[in-house]
Amino acid sequence: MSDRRQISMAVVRRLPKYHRYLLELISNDVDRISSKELSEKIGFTASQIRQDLNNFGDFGQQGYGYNVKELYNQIGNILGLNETYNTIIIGAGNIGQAIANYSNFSKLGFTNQAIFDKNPKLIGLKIRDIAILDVEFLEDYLKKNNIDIGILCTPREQAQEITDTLVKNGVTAIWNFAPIDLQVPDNVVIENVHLSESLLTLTYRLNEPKLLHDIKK
Amino acid sequence: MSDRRQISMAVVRRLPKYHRYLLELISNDVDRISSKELSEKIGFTASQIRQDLNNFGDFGQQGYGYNVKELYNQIGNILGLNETYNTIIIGAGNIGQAIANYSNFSKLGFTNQAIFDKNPKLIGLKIRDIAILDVEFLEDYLKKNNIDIGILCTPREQAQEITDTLVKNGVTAIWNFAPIDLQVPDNVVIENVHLSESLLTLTYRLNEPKLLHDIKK
DNA sequence: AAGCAGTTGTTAATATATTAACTATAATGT
DNA sequence: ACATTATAGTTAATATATTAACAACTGCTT
Repeated sequence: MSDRRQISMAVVRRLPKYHRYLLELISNDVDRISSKELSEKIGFTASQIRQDLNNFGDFGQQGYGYNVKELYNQIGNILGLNETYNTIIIGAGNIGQAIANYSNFSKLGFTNQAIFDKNPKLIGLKIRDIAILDVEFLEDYLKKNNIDIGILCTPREQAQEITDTLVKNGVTAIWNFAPIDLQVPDNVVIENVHLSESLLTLTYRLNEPKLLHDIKK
Repeated sequence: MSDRRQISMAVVRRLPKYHRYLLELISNDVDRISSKELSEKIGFTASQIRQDLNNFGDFGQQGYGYNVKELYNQIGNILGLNETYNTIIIGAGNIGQAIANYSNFSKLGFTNQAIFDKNPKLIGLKIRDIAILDVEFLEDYLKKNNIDIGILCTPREQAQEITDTLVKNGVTAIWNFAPIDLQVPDNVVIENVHLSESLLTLTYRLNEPKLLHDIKK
């Protein structure tokens, strides 16, 4: 019996971290681990770890703990890493190029198939053997190729329009680096990487001690 | 009287978004806005907006709403944008270069003062007039220059060691792009940008409908 | 000038997330 | 084989975060 309760984002955001720590354990030849031991490494409570994992299945065994390799694979599957993903990058500026060059994603099963830009100076250049194409051809390209994830690295001004094109042509996942909140239908998932916002939370915390001393009440 | 209650990260992470939307309102010549109107734009509830802002002061006026420019400035101050920040980038790979090239941060008051790497092929090259220095000289540099934020873009293997050097020499804020959880003393603040983790939450959600259908119970 | 509509700041209620406690079970040692 | 220890899964308690309700106040209209 399935019960289909939606898993909270708080839980989902911890899953990749479990995945990462388990891989580290594997490379250290650790075969089994208890929620308590893992909690000491990863910094969540043992209780939280058991709660999190239990959302998806009974992966452990009482009196024993979790088999590291098995748990790693299970979490990989939960994260969808049993499949591979075709991506395209739109926007070959700083971030777009950095993502295109970054090789670690291919290890996880992501293959970048194309890069688009509107700058004539960039069109035709190659990044890791992938030519930068004219964004004019984006819609055409999407009709002919099966793309799972659009990686949006354009300036803010173009982001919504490109998004509309992606969505219209069947892309249902967008990794968004543009500093804007995109409007999409319910079936499309978006993950934002808002670098400026991230940086500003850092300056907030850098100044917080002073600040809390000053404010009202 | 101050009461110094620590503001929750949930609130802090919304502040930059208020800041961004308020700037947009300013550029659209909007003078005043109510929590209700803002809630429709930004997608938080009006109640949450009032609660969030009220952590820091009484910025609004009953029957009127909030003065956009004033609120923008207040939130800027809360985020520490009344000050400027000297940054250095450690690691001149894809991400390091992208951040170095990205000009938007300087508008917010961040000045990147130096870039470090250990690759002899990169040392000496310039990015936006800033030469890439040998990471051997990092400690020396930190002793002579006042750096507020270290932007860590090295591979995982070097990240903790560099962090230790930064911390030892007085850097109390680290913006970390390396896929690792850094160990630092309590007075040092860290903001992680874990791109792989971000991407994996996207694939999770892309596959969630299937997944929730299958799992136990 | 009075009353109405709008809106905040704040308190109360609800919902969500985290942590702790407990129960059942498996592994281990003697 | 039995007793002991370890540990997961699960339920209960607590803490946190979000949303709703409301009283106090402001600005606007007539």
